[in-house]
Amino acid sequence: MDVVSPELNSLLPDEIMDTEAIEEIPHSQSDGSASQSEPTSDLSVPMETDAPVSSESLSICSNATSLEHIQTAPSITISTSSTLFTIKPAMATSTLTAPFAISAANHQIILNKLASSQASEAAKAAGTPSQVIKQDGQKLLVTAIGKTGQPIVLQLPHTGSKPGVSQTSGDTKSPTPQFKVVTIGGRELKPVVGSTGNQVTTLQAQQLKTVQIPKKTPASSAAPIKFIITKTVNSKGLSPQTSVTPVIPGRVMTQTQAMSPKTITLSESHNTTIQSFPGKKIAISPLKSPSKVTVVSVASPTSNPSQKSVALPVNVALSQQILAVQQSTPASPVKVATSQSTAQSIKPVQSVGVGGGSQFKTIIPLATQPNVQQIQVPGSRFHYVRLVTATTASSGGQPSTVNTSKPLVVNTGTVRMSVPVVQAQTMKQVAPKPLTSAPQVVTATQNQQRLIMPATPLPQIQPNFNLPPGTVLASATGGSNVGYAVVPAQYVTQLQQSQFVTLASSSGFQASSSIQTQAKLPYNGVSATETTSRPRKPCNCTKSQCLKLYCDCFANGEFCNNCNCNNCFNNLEHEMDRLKAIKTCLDRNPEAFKPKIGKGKEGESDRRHSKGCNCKRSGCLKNYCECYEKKKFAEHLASNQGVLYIYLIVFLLPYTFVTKEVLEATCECLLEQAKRADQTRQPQAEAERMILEEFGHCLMSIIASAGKAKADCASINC
DNA sequence: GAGTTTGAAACT
DNA sequence: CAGTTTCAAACTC
Repeated sequence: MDVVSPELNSLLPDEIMDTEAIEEIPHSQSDGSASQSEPTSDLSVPMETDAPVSSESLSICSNATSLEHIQTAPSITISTSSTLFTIKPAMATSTLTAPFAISAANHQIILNKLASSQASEAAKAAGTPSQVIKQDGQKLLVTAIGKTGQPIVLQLPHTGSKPGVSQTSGDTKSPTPQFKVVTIGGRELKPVVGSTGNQVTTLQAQQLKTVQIPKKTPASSAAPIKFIITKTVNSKGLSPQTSVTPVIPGRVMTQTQAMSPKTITLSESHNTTIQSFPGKKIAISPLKSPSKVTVVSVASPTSNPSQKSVALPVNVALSQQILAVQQSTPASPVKVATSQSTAQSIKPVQSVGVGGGSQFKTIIPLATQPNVQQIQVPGSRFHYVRLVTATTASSGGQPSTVNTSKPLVVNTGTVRMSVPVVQAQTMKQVAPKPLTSAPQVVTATQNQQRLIMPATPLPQIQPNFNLPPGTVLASATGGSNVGYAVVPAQYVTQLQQSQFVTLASSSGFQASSSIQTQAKLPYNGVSATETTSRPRKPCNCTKSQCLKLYCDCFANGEFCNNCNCNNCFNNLEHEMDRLKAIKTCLDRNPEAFKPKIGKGKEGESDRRHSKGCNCKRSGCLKNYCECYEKKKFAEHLASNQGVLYIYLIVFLLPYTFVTKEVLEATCECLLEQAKRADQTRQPQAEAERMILEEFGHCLMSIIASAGKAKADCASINC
């Protein structure tokens, strides 16, 4: 199994696994203990897709629809071209909150926002509160999504059989293909699916949650909480092969099945044995990740060529379960989803962004590098990944078994993948980025699947505003095929360097100008315009192996990338050593990896510690001094006045009663508030909250003044 | 670019 | 905990 070995996991200290988000936003299942198999019926348990909206939250969202779903509790949101669908969390009786249908065409699974009545009836007939996914004669019934430690079952009942009824499993000859996804909430993964010969991968408990798609056994289907997708056999008479495929520990579940063009391919395979996929790992840096997630295997490079599989990566992290479905229009040549038969077969985009903890995480299978272009935006904690066009993708990574392999593609027409998950903290940070895009998801008519990345530089001012994790930005031009999605994966940096993908969620606050070339940028660089924090430069470590805090990369919990270091161990190739070093550092100082003053990235200011400097000779006037950096940060606030003013103009100008003086006054108020926050050394999040609060006050004042002026005007008949 | 300075990290 | 050493970044020439 390619999951992080117990040994490796054991190296992970609790400190780095416990996230502050979890600490601050306690979740009933947020910790490893909670992930035990004992199910709970607590709906309040947030999922990745949760976007808790507290009374304190201030979000400027132009997309009411997305926001609405965001505010929904644990849920899975599937976005289509214009609508988001939320799948609510899973209780034993939980059901999908919004009906949707999945239609398959051209070997693709398409998620449609409409739920056909037929499907609904089928669901009723099944006696389950299931969601019906229609697929050209096949139906998928999604009954529930298992909570942590509870199985998620994808069931594919035969047409003749009652939906939702357990089918005989383990038999590849079984006419009723069933997909059962079992999430591993606890330390042990129970082979709920009783297919013979299937091996269940046991994941390291505290962090990984495994989704398996083993063959379904009737007994397993009886599990209290299940996510069941029932598919009726293709009317065309293709006997569905129920071969179970590999359990991809951690997040990816795949099944391969020979299928007709109109057959749903939620993983089908000729191979009846569960396979592990060694060699493919997705590493999630424990340092930056708020969640306890580490490494998962992705795909097997050595899969049986006969396998016709479609990878549907599903990440169930921690106590939370998120199913992000990447979608593309059927017409789109790009088929993100790919066969898992080979490592290359898995398209990056196909991966399901899954999150654990309260933050968004994205898994991006690296197998086919050509399909993914990583873009590092200096100063941004988000990693932007560009998905190549369908044509490019298909040509590059598609397995030659196109004839038989039917990649599973979930389509939306526009925004391919979006997990509108925003941690509570992030929501509070939602700032006026809003000018054109909804905080979470903005859809646009697009024909090609793209995952984030501004093709053109973003406005200079953008750095000052948050892009909530999972945010999908609509292209500026409505007719453009380009869509952008913020991939809050901080450690996706080694996409082209290794087969590993490091993932980490973060609440980035600054996003500097986009850069189309990912390459030579500092791994975590800061834009030239960004002066609030020391620019992330490639380290030059020579003796520390980049495993000491001397190394900025390491100190920031990041991998070295494009650095000038020698004998670098700060990479996934030396993950073991790296983890040991991390543990050592944390043993020495539990706060070792918390950003220092001035070094912390925006959005994680709450993690900053206020350790002062010990300057002796520099007089705190050199960059050696952390305080000096802090001072620069304060100066930066003032320097942003122009930017702020622009935003205010855009935001308030439509209102005729907002005069230039009003704008200036508002701007000044906000800046003063920012300065106050800085002077009082408020954490970034708090500072943002204060500023937003001040903005609210300003707006209230403006509105009141406008109302009064109107009244006065009316009184004098003007 | 080489050498120096500096302060944090690591070590004793 | 204090002193020393190591280290890499910042700085100077």
